[in-house]
Amino acid sequence: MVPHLSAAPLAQHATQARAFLEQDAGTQPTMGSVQHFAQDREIFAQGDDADYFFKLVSGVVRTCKFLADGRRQIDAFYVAGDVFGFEPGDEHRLSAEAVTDCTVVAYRKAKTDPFADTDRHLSRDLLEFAMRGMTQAQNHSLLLGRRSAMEKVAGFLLDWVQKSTNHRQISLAMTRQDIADYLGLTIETVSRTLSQLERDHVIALPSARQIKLHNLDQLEELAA
Amino acid sequence: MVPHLSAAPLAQHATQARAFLEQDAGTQPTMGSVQHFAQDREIFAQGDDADYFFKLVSGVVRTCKFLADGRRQIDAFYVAGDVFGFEPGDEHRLSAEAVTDCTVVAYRKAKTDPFADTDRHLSRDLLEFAMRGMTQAQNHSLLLGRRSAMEKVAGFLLDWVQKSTNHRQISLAMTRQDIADYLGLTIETVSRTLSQLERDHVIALPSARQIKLHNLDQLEELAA
DNA sequence: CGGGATTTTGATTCCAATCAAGTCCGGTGG
DNA sequence: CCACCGGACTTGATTGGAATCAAAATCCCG
Repeated sequence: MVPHLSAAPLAQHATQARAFLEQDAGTQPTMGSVQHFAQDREIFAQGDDADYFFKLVSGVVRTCKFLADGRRQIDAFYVAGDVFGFEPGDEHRLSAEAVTDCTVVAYRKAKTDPFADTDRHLSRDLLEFAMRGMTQAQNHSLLLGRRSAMEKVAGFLLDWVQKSTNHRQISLAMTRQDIADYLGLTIETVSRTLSQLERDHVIALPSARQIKLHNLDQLEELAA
Repeated sequence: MVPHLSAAPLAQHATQARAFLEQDAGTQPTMGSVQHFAQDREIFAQGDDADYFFKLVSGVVRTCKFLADGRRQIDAFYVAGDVFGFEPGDEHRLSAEAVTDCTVVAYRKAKTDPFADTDRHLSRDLLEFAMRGMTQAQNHSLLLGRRSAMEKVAGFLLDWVQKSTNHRQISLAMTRQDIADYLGLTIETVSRTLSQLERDHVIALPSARQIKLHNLDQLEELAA
C-alpha cells in the first residue's frame, strides 16, 4: 500500500523547530533579535552570508531560487512557527522574501553551532548528511520545476561527468527509463534529446550507455 | 528487519556513529554488516522500518517513490561512498534499489533513548530539523516531477488547508504567480485549474484569495 | 546465431505555455 | 460616495514541446 504522499511540503517541521529554539534560548547567552519585514521585502538573498537563520513569528515567507533568465522556483512557503534560512555552508543557497508583512526572530548561527564542541562529532557528521540531502533535494526540485527537456538532460550529463573519473566520458549504469524517471520525462524524450545533442556534435554515443562529451561549454550553456 | 522501538529515531548512538564516520568504505566491518544486492534487487521499500541506513561500497543505487498508478519518480542516484536510507521517522519514505550489482554496509540505528543525554538536545534537534527540510524538498520534487496541473493544484490546496484553522476554507497570502512558481506552472494555468475546480463544485472562490473547499474527498482523488 | 530487452525513430495527440484581451477588485482622490 | 486607476486575476485563441502511440533498429546474452 502506497502511503499518502503530501503533494506540497509546506514546512512540516514547525513543532521540532520550536522545540529546538525554545531550548536554545534557555542555554545560550545571546537571544535572537526581532525584526520586521514589509511585504515583498527580501529577508536574505541567494549568496548572502548565512550568519543568521530565522524563526517566523507572524506572516508568510517564501524561499526561492532564480535561474539566470529570471525564471523563479519557489522552494517552500513558511508560516508562523516555522524556521527557515537554516542551511549548510557559509552562504544562503536560496533567497527569502516576505509574502506578507511579517515578523521574524533572527538567530546567529555560530551561537547554536554544534560544531564547536568536539564531543559532538556524531551530530556534526549526521547533520552534514542530512543537510547534504536537503540541498540535493532542493536542487532536484529546481531541475524538475522550470526546465525544458534539453536543460534537464544537459544538467544530468554535467552532474554525472563530475562523478566520473574521466571528465570527457560517462559510463551510465542506469537505463533510459531510470534517467527519464529521475528527470520527470519519458524514455522517448530522453532518447530524442540525446540524439539531438549528438547531431549537434555536443556529445557522441558510441553505445547507449557510453557518452563522450565533446563540448562541455556548450553543454553548460544548454543546461542554462 | 527488526521492529523499531524508539519514539525518536533520529538520534544515533554516539559510539556507533563515530566509528561509522571514521571508517573507510570496505574496511573495518566491525560496526556494519556487509551485504550484496544483485541488479534491480530492492534494498528497502517505501514503508519498511527504517532501522538501518547504508553506505554504498560499490555499484549504483537509486532511491524512488511511486504514485498509486505506478508513476515513478527517482529521487537520487548514489555511487560508492554515498550514504542513503538515512531518514527521519521510523519508516523509509523512499524505496532503494540496486541499479547495478552492488555492495553496501548496513548500519543499525540506535534504539537507546536520545533524551537521556541532555547535552545533546541541541544537536538532536538541529539534525531533526535538517532532516525535515530534506524530506520536504524530496516531496516537492515528487510534486514537480510527474504530476499534471490539476494534481499539483489540488495537492497544494490540500496542504494549505492543513495549515489553516478552518479546514473548509483557505485564505491565501500569496499571489497566483507565487503559487505558479511553487508548482512549476504558469499563472494562467493555475487560474484556469482553480476555475475548473469551481465549475466542478469542488471549491468555491468568493474572492481570489479566499477558497472554500466543498468536496475534500474529490480534491484528494484529484491530487492522486 | 537467435530472441528478448533496450533504445531509437517516426507520426500524432494533447496538455500546458504563450500571446492577447478582458474583468475584477482595492485603493485613492475628487 | 463615486469615478478612476493600476495591479491581480480570469478567460480566450493559438502555439509548441513533450507525451503517447507505433514501429524499427540495436544491443546483449545465452
